[in-house]
Amino acid sequence: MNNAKFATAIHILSLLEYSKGERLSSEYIAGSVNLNPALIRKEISNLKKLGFIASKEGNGGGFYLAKPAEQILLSEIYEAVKSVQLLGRYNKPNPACTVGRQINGNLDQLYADAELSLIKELEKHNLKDFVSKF
Amino acid sequence: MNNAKFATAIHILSLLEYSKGERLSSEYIAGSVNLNPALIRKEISNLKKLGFIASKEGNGGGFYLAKPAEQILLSEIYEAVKSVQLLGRYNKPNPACTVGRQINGNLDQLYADAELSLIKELEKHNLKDFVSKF
DNA sequence: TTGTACTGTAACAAAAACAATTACAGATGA
DNA sequence: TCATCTGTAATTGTTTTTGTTACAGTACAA
Repeated sequence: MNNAKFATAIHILSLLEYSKGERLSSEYIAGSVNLNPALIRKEISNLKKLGFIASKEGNGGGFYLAKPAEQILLSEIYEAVKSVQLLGRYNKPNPACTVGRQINGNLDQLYADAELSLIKELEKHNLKDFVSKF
Repeated sequence: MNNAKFATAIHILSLLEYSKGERLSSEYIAGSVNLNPALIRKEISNLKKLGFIASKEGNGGGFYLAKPAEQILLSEIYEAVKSVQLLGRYNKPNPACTVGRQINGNLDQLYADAELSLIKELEKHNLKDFVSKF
């Protein structure tokens, strides 16, 4: 995960919670995150599919939280944006070698354990708590 | 972390433990990992600095573990190869916005907690245990 | 003392991932 | 019917990551 999607998603969701009740435009959000409005809309498109954000099109439209911030766990945000494995890619090792043949399977198990512990930690936090620190 | 360094490092170290006593050449290791020998030497150069691997130059030379596999924790390997933040980059948000001004600080705290939980999990495993599965 | 087989490193090239930009169709309210 | 907004695709630019080549230096062995 060497991109800024997790930070961007939390930023967007935090803004929406922080300005609760208001509809925020992609341009306004982009101004705070310091990214292009189209990128913000793209990222939000994903967060909409997952039920975190709703929107209204047209004049006066914009984005708002689709559910209470207490019900949005940071672990869910992590899962929403993750595109690659936490600990990185595998190689394509040589199957003629005992180690090469089995290592990816062994890594699978390890990565699963590691990610689970991370998720367990993120589950302890919800968006409301996170935003309360601002 | 969208690279294969962790997988590569574990693979190399596993091979060295698995062939305990033998010196392995970068070419042999490269054949198992399926990477270029120069890449293997580059990665090993890092693992040498950290005291996991030792080497002998010249004819008949090669690489071997510099300490017992029980004493190499997977958390240490993770720390050896990590180059970017576990949960990804930050943005450069707008300091004129309350949320923008503080979010990276808040994320710092969160990322630290999350990474700690991952490290705690990886600490439970050492190289010997990992290799015993092959 | 010379040939061979290695490591160690740097420099460069190629490929993949990521971010940024532009454009425009469609929705909506004034 | 105009202005303002979302939704999305297409394109380009930038950075990160990987791969390759080359060669100096070390060490053993004949």
